[in-house]
Amino acid sequence: MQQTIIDTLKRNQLSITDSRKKILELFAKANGALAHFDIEHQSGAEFDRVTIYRTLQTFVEKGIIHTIPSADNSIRYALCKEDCAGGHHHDDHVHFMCDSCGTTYCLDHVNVPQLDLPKGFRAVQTDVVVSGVCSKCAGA
Amino acid sequence: MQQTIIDTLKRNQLSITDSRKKILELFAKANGALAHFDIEHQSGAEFDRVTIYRTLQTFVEKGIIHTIPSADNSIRYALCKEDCAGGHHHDDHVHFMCDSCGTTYCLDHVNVPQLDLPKGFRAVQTDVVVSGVCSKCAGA
DNA sequence: GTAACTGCAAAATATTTGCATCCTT
DNA sequence: AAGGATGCAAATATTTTGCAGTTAC
Repeated sequence: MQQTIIDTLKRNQLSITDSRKKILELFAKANGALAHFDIEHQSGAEFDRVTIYRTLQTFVEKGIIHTIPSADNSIRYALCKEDCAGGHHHDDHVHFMCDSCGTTYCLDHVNVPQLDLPKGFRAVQTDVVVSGVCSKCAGA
Repeated sequence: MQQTIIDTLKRNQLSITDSRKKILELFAKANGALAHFDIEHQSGAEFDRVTIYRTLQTFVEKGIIHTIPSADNSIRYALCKEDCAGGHHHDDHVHFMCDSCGTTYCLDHVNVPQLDLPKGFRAVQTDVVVSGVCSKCAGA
């Protein structure tokens, strides 16, 4: 896994630093999306808040992670699939936030359907965020 | 319009105050959604920031307005249709944010399609936020 | 008159910026 | 060695809370 992480950084012309490796690793291990808050607290708080802000911003710009909109003032981030490198995101998948356990999933296999927008509206990006109960919580 | 606004407040057992009337009026006049920031600045800043926070929260709880998730850490609010009173929202419509003029639209006539979620996932609410160029900006 | 609402002050939290130092290449 | 990345300090901005005074009913 270390190798994959280093590859990802290299591929995006980013220097290999401890904080970047560590944050990428957190995403790789996470079974869902992470908010700034999660990274700051789950990581054992090994680095500065500011470094987290800057690292997340860099990763978004490079297309390594993408943002997931939310209605609670806490943006979540998740790893992008290969095809959205270079900042050109094509995250045409659905996101799911579990109301019970709080996990945010990327449902990669649920495609965003084509929408019939009113005349004159041109869609560039479509975000779908579903909230409800995930399979883990429903099963329990 | 004043009457409609007062009716709405009464229907939700809220006392009729200047700030509530004014904020509701702003929503009625807006051709889209408003963020806290917009209300504070577009209104001529007639009332306290805190009052705006509390008023918006009250309106959301009563189901007068609903939140629109976004990826830029600034929640937007829009008037609910009649059927989501009492906090039980059924905002099964699509939201559109124009990258050019920044306006957020509620596309009431574009329905959110039914999604095929993985086994075990139960959807309670679905938010669709499309970004791109609106008809006004495309026409210009 | 009473309960609810507002405004002010202040605390708590979150985000951004500048700069000196350290690390990667 | 040079450029970029980090950490610290501090400036900003945002959100929450407590309380006293005011307003709606």
